Amino acid sequence: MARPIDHARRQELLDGAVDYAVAHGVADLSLRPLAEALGTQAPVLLHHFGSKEQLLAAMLNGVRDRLRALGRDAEATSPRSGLGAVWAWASDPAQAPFLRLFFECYGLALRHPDRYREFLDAVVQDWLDQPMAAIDDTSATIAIAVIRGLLLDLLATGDHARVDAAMTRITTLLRAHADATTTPEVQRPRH
Amino acid sequence: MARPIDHARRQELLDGAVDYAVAHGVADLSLRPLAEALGTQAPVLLHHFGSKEQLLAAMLNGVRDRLRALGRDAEATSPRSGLGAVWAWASDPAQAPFLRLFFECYGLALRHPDRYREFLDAVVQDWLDQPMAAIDDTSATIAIAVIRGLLLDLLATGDHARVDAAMTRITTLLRAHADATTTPEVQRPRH
DNA sequence: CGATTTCTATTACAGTCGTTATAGTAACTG
DNA sequence: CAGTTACTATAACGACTGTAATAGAAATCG
Repeated sequence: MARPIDHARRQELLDGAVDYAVAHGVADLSLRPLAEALGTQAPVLLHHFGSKEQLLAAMLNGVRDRLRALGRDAEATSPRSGLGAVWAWASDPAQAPFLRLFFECYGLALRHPDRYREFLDAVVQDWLDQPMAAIDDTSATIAIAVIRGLLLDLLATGDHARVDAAMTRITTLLRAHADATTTPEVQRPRH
Repeated sequence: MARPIDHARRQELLDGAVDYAVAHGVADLSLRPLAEALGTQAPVLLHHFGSKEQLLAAMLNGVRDRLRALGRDAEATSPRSGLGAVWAWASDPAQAPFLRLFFECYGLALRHPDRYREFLDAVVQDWLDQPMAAIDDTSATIAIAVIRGLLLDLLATGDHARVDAAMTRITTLLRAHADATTTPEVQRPRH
């Protein structure tokens, strides 16, 4: 054995590739412009990732990891709880470029589920595993769907007012339902 | 003037192109394979659509039109009402290939909002215009988001049981809220 | 019919694609 | 220091890309 494999270098390239994808998308990614943006050459990328397809798979996993980390931060730092915390972060215009990339990756993964199975398996499971103020899988499933559905709307229309109003109402409904079911003695208040 | 423009031919090619996209996706679309599948040649497509970009824009609009028409049919034919009707149609595995294409187009349009503005402008507005058993924009926004969010989940995980459970619960919550607000005299039942 | 315009088909072009081969440099082990 | 392996750089290859040029067939008009 000589010269150990430089995992840090690979990670550095991968992070840079994800940054590049945030700006330029992932659908029509090309190795040469990407390599140039990273200050290297296409064969170097192939050396580290094997092929363009494997690089893309790694990038999609990178996007998933970044989203998961951001979601955790949002929950930890926001004064609001659960769904509201995630929404407060996600609906920030500053996150739009990354979220656009996320949905682009989602579509790509749905098209090639064999290539990007890791992404697909984690894209929902990651959030079911997280507590996120949702007790059961049904509540978590609803929360994930609402956030992603409203984000798709917001990214397409930019209509913050309408989408925020929807988020406010659905949050109220879900909270009322949670209060009613988690504390059964007040589910039907006596009168 | 001689030989009038054959709009029917263009539409025929466009429909075929959308069918092709349902099967092969739209991200790495190539003119020659598409033309061959349509029994023609790449220059013919360019003659009718001007460029690949314009063809793609037309295809995205075709996808939007097809989805809108399918949604109307679902509402008209299903015994269930509103949200339930749309979900009953959309969660049918037979629709999965087309819905995958829809989300792929969504991602593409978000990446290039200038090119595909028509698609983006309509992708939400089409459903706000439709009654869909939702009175106000807020309710409609929620309905659209829930369906699309749950569809993303379903397409990625295939977990019908969990997603259907979420749909059932959210439908119940929304119906209860609608009943409470549309008939104010029973919003707080006397006792 | 003759003129005109659209549609179809063939060929070709310049550019870019992912990938490979090759050589050289850097970093570790014994 | 010698040997071995990973990394980087350059050049090149064949395949494929969107598109243009061109010519012929089809269809409608005066």
